[in-house]
Amino acid sequence: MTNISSDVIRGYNDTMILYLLRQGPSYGYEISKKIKELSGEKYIIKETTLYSAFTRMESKELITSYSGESESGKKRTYYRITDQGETYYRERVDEWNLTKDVIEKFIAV
Amino acid sequence: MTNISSDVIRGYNDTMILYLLRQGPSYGYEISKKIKELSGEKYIIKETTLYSAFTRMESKELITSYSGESESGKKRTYYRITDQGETYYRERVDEWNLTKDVIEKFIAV
DNA sequence: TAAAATACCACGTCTGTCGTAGTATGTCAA
DNA sequence: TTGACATACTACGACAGACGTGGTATTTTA
Repeated sequence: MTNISSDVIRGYNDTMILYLLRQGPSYGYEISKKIKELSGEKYIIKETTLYSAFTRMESKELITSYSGESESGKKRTYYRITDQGETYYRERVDEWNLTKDVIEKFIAV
Repeated sequence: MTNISSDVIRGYNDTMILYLLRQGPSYGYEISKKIKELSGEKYIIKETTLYSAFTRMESKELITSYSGESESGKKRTYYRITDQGETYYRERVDEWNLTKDVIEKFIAV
């Protein structure tokens, strides 16, 4: 079976995370499950990739974090998208449409 | 204007080069001009990226090289796709179709 | 009561891309 | 004839994102 390589999805992890955060604040474990689910099990983000994406995006001020708790009292770090993150997301969507068209020129029928 | 970032096209440079080599042997400068042309000037591959892709693909035996000359007598290195390169190309096409579907799930309408 | 799920983090490595810079030849216009 | 521009590469080092490995700690479930 063909798998999605990291070089190919690279540059879209941030976009996927932002897409999910646009629906409301969330945290690592939940995001990772949602990516798996939404992609129809076709893409499973690595934990380290996910958490380093959070760090990177927070330093770029695309997201902010705050501490929360699960129902059972476990600590969690929640992330929320910022206005800059919204803008960034929309730019990535535009870029995706452009990139898609370019790549398809090199995909033989 | 939105531009195509290297993180996004990353992983497709090899595929684009192989697509062009499937049409017959070619060399660096020509490949780079064809990529620019076929992409409608939307993507211009960097010289260093191109030549390092050649080296990488040759070591992976996806392409082979041989020396030739231009009409005016200048030396050129030509590249030809191998059977392994053909197979690799088709795998990347499959992967692209998969990846495209996944990413589009995270692109808001 | 042990395994699995939840929830995260540190550290170091790898790979592809790219910036900078350099070599060398051919062509064409002022 | 000279200088700019196109052609055709190559070397070297830096950088960023992804990921492998391994670790901590709590809760839930079989």
